[in-house]
Amino acid sequence: MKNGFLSIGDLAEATGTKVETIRYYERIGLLTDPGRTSGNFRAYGAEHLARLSFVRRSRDLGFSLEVVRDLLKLADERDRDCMAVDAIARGHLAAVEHKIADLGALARELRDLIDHCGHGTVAECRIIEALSP
Amino acid sequence: MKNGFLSIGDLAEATGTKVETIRYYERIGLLTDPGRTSGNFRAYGAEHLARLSFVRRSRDLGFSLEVVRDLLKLADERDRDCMAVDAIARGHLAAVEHKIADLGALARELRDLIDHCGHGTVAECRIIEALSP
DNA sequence: ATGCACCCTGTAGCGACTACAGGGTCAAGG
DNA sequence: CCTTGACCCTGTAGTCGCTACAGGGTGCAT
Repeated sequence: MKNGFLSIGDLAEATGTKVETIRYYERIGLLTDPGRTSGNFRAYGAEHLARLSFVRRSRDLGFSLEVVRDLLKLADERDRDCMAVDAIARGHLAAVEHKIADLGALARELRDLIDHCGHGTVAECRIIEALSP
Repeated sequence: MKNGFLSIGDLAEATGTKVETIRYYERIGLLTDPGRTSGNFRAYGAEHLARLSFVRRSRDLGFSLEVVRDLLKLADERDRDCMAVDAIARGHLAAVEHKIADLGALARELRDLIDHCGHGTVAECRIIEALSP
């Protein structure tokens, strides 16, 4: 795209996001309306690139879109102290750790099931047995 | 419910499933149609209880409904050998272990972010900084 | 006979996208 | 100048696994 603007495809490539996802983010108000060219194409600037990168990185870290929205707002209030940001990150870390523990218990249970499989018929399969009441 | 049949509410309570979920499972063909009473109420027997318990337990272990469907079919073919069951369980265990590793990496990254937060203003917040490109 | 808890169907909503359908725009090559 | 093909537009519907109504019917106790 000319004049140093990025097309939605350029922005998608630059951030590793799908074009549809960018439009979706705009629709739900996570990204601000970019300007349009005469042909009605979205034209993005550096600030849009920065904002979408922020969103992408937050999403990669597992923050929900709801929380990303909050983080974006906080990031804009440059003079506030960052306790709220810290709290969000800590809360999320706790949730992730909880999930890891849950999945760990699950993995142990699955390993237990698999270890007891005698490779006979389904009728004598311990896995099926363990799933049955 | 009389005659030893269970109402959908009874079945829900017995299995720890919501009534709506049971109807949903029936709609997608995971549970067989139970008979109906004269008043058009679903009437469940022991075999429905067993089947739903199997589904619940499988779901608790993290199998998708798609996979639960396969497991149910396999469980019914009592004379087959249980290699397919074993393979499903092993595949799922691998996926769970992969997810644990991913979440572990995530948790490390989050801890790193949080450790570097100096509790100053947002403008100098390392968390926001780390999220920004 | 009336209240209330339960049941019925059907449909729409969640989160976070993804995948079309059915069109419009634009730059390069012939 | 015209065509081709890659890109863009909007709008809608699908994914998974439920969950939550709305608007009605049934059954049992008081």
